[in-house]
Amino acid sequence: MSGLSIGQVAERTGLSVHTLRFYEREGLLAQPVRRGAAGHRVYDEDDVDWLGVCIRLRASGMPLADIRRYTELVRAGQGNEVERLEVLREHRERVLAQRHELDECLKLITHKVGIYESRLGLRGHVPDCAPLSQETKPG
Amino acid sequence: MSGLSIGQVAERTGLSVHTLRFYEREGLLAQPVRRGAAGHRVYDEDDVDWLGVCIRLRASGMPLADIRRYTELVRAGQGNEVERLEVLREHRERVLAQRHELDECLKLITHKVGIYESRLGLRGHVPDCAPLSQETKPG
DNA sequence: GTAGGATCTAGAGCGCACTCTAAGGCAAAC
DNA sequence: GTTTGCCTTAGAGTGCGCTCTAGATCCTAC
Repeated sequence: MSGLSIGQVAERTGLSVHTLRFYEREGLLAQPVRRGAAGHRVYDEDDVDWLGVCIRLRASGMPLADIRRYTELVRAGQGNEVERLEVLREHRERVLAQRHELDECLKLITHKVGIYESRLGLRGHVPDCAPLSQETKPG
Repeated sequence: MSGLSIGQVAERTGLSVHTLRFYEREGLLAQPVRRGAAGHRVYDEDDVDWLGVCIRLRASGMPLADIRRYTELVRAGQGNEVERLEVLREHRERVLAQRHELDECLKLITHKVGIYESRLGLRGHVPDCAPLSQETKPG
């Protein structure tokens, strides 16, 4: 038996107790949380694992509504694997697109960092061919 | 001369005219926008370029407040390259962390997609060693 | 017995980034 | 001359994801 209080789950997951209750209200838990004496929530390891998945999906930009939808499919049991796949694949596409965006941004930043480092003499030389950027013009 | 109306800039950047005015109010423009007849905004290519930078920074999760700060440094002219570098490097760290998160999420999704494809017989075989995931348990 | 600390519920509040509304100005087309 | 369409302003509204408050209950320690 591994009954965890909401406080313990908060500590383990990094979510606040407020957020844990909020996620539950929002239907993000795969199973209804057990209740112990005095009506206190009692979580088990499966709950923590599932929350870990939710956290990862959130961190990658999946809206709560989509996580809820996925959770509902899981809760409904076998027979809807096609829909689950659809949700996952859609999200994967979005994550890949997001990653591409980040890479483009990294290129831009690296370019600008290079310009400033050159200007500050932090690098060996100031390349004559450095493209003229917005920042080179006084405001 | 290349005077662009707010509508044209909206079309080019993909931002709405509302958002363009909003960004201006928020101090995200490197130069004050010129005004033409009847007080209409007149943008030039530099403005569009700068907006492109802002869009990229936003897309990678930089808050408007940070973009404003960076814009203010640029607007102030030469002499604050160190601060600009600091802003950029800080953001780069955040982008890298974000990319790492996305990669972790991709791992998770790929793993789950594999499980479902196997279950659906979309792949050659169902591996016996497939880890038991939350979803394998009925709700 | 009482103080402290964790928990409970229902519901209000907040921060961010837009997004839209209302009321009006100007200019070209019909 | 009036309709159409793009522009202006100030300010209100929206959606999301939390985050917090109030007031109550319960358990443990002193």
